[in-house]
Amino acid sequence: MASIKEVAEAAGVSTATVSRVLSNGQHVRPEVRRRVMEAVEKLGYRPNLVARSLRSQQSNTIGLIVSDIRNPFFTSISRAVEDIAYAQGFTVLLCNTDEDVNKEAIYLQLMRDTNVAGIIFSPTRQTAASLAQQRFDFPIVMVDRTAPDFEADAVLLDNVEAAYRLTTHLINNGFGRIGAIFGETSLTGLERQQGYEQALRQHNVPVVPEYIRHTQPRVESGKAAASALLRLPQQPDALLTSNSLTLEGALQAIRAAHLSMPADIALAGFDETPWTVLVQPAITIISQPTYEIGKIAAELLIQRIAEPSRPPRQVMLRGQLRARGSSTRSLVKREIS
Amino acid sequence: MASIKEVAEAAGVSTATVSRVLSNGQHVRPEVRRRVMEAVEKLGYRPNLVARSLRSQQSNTIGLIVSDIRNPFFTSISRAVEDIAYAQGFTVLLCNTDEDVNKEAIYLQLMRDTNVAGIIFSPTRQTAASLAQQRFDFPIVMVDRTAPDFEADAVLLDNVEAAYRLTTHLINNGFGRIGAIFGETSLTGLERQQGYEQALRQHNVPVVPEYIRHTQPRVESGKAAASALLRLPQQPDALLTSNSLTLEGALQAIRAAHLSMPADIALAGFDETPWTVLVQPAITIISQPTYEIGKIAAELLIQRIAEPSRPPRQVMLRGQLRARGSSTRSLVKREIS
DNA sequence: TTGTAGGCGTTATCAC
DNA sequence: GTGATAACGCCTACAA
Repeated sequence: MASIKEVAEAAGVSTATVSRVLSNGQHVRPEVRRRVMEAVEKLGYRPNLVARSLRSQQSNTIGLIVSDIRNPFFTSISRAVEDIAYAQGFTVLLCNTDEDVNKEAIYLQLMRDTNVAGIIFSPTRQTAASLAQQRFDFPIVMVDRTAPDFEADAVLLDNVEAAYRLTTHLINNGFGRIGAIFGETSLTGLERQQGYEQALRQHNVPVVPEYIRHTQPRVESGKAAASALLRLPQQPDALLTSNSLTLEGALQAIRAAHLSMPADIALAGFDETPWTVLVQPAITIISQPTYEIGKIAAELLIQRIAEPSRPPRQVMLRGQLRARGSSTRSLVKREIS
Repeated sequence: MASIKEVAEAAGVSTATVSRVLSNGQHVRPEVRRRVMEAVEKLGYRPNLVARSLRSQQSNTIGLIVSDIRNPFFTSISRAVEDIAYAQGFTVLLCNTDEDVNKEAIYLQLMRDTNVAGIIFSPTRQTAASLAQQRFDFPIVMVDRTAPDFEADAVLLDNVEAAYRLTTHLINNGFGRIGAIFGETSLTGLERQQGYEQALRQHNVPVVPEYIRHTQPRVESGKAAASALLRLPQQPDALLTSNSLTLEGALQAIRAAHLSMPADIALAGFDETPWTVLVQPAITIISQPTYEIGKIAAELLIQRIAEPSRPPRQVMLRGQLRARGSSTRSLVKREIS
């Protein structure tokens, strides 16, 4: 790889002039500029971004720290972040934490060690709690989850409202014993539990602690939790889960128990995935604008990089209730008749 | 962020000594080592990786260039790559190309500009064809797709064999008019088409050009292609697709046409996804060990980084046929009776 | 308008 | 065993 020095020699100028031609382009004689450009062309010169980063103390790399890229919610966000990053000349460092506090810490350190321009982060509750005490020399945009006392840009869903709406939908469709599975490590899970409980109270449906489970956001965990709920002496007549992975597990559990939806058991959850409308009956969910969330997060971050002192913005989005056969008795009747 | 210089001052030694303590650890008096470590601790010193990379002309970053992280095949590979990378102290740069030759070129340039340790790449046929002419100062591991005349490590599926087996399975189940949808930009699609045609010929089933479609690996493209096939005067009695995105689109098209599987039309494709076993009937597929593919690719790359001159290895894996209700008439009969 | 020179933070070579 | 010092490639005051 040719360096700026070699270009300078080839063009018979100093490295400063080459640099000027390539950056500002100001204050250079056309003739000299031409010579430089020719040399650049001939040598196939490209500025070394590592050297540039060392010199400028910044970079065009965005860190994206999520719990698991295989969670469709984060898959979609990642794609959006990468799209925006690419369009703006940034690059994306992908980090999976598995909801593991230790990995989160290691990756945050890595970000410090590499001059990242900023990060997009979806932390566990535990790490979120300590964020306010830490110092960062780069901006952080929170996605999906906030951190207490930590002033930062954020893109969030109104989780309490969404879960309230989803639960109310189940109640309105005649379901009263609603088993629920929430993520145990994220604030999101907690907020959705709040919305769930609010809805129950509001409609005078008893809150049964046994019906509430907390798990990792994984298919097997969801299946295990759902199976346990289905084995309860007083079996729930509906299942609600707080993400698409546990929803998938819950559906597997329902199938394994040979129960029919929604006659034996209703099912509802969060996040649109390919299969929610391909299975029969289709599954009721709260859909989140995942691509939009990632897009906004990346835009907020890039704006903040450009203008570090602007006031933090929190973008709060609403989920869309997609009522479908898995939880709507009337629809099923219609299908049968 | 404290620099090595500040640590040196605090410990009353030179930067060279600090560097020695932190890297080799050789040839340093215990007493001095202790002082240095104390200073490191006290100042919270962490080596700046950008400076290190500039100096050493290498880095711990692996580039991962795929067409779309949302394709479950690549999602899983990405996760595996990141896992291995993390375990070995590497970091992953995520790049989506959308099968766009231009984006591929830009990302390859970026890799050159940033001292990456190596890349894992799944190129379009067009870019693959030009790979042999290019010079790279970092190793490349190919996943899913090879490049002609380009000697490199690779992790591949025996696509011809897999498609042959899948097609034969359809033929053996009594399907003779098999519409097929292949990826148009990848070698993979081409190879699977070969296997498909071989199977037809072998079993004296006519190869009907109209039944063969080429599309982008996207849901909508798959749906459109499948819809077109279903509108043919001589409607196919089976649909075969070459990836999970087009498979999803094909299923949508079948549903939209109110056809029943497999009575009206059979369906089969590639890649295990959550929904293939959740829909009814379950979908017949060739399953690829996606996580394994990513894992092996990352391992090959890291080994090559450590030993640049080792002979290239090509790992060829076989797909597993998962025969299910969408293509097996006997199974369906059993279900009905 | 152009060149010189210093420094970003490391590591490695060479003296001592 | 330890310390100067010189790069790695780039950018940017400052001088000319």
